[in-house]
Amino acid sequence: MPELPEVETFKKYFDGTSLNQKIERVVVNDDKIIRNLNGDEFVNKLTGRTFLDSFRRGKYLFARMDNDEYLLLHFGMTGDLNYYELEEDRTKHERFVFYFNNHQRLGFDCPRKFARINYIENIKEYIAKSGLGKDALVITEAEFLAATKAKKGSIKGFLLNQKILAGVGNLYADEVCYKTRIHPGSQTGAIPTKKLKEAFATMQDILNTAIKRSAYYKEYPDNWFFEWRKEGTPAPNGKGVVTWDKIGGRTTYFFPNYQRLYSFK
DNA sequence: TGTGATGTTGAATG
DNA sequence: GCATTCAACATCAC
Repeated sequence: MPELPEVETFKKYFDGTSLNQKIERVVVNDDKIIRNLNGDEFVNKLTGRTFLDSFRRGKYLFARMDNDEYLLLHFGMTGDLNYYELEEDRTKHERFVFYFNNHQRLGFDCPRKFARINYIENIKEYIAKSGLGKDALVITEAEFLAATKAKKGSIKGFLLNQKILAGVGNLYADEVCYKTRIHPGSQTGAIPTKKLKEAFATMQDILNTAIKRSAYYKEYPDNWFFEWRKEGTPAPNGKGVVTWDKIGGRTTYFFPNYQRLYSFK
């Protein structure tokens, strides 16, 4: 379930459980999600290592090891971490697992295998090469506004583009558009600066609020997407109901008579 | 049973 | 070349 707030929550979980313990053994059940090494190489590289700390950028979690190299965890749609001791607590789709020297294990679970794991020797080079944008909570208003300039694509696609700003996913992008009353299909560069500033502030506010609640949807404010992002919800202004369309390549929910469509021309 | 899902990417298109 | 769109990836749940 990982967009930025979810990954931040994974980071806290990882930091709180898996640092400063030597990895004694690594078992790979399915190396499909390990992108730049095969299973045996992964085992060889990780065995004997210790995680020292981690940092997050967008939806990417980089875990630093005692050799100053990094393990990149990207959770895809269904990635999850599971720190446990007993075999009975092993999850069903555990793709690989680290056995620490304190008899605890860290398993990486991922049913759909969309997760991406990379072993990184040179972190700076990797990030530069990947083109990963600034974190959505780190990027400044000025940088955000500059990036929107003359963009003809949809605001939804803009918010989802990890090379422009990293961390916003499908749900939170819809929430930003909803709260600011911007039609998600609006051409980004055609939206007035004042409105874009509002979108920027709203985006960071939404992400921070979600992080405070540990990305636990049940504790989100009542009027957030889980309430309105479903068939038949009436618009806040009473004009029509929620509808959906494919925008920016993803299923997008919005209120056509509530969220304004901005476009060039 | 068929369909779509909180993500990314490389190929195709304009 | 650039910006944007789309199918593909694999499994589960409704």
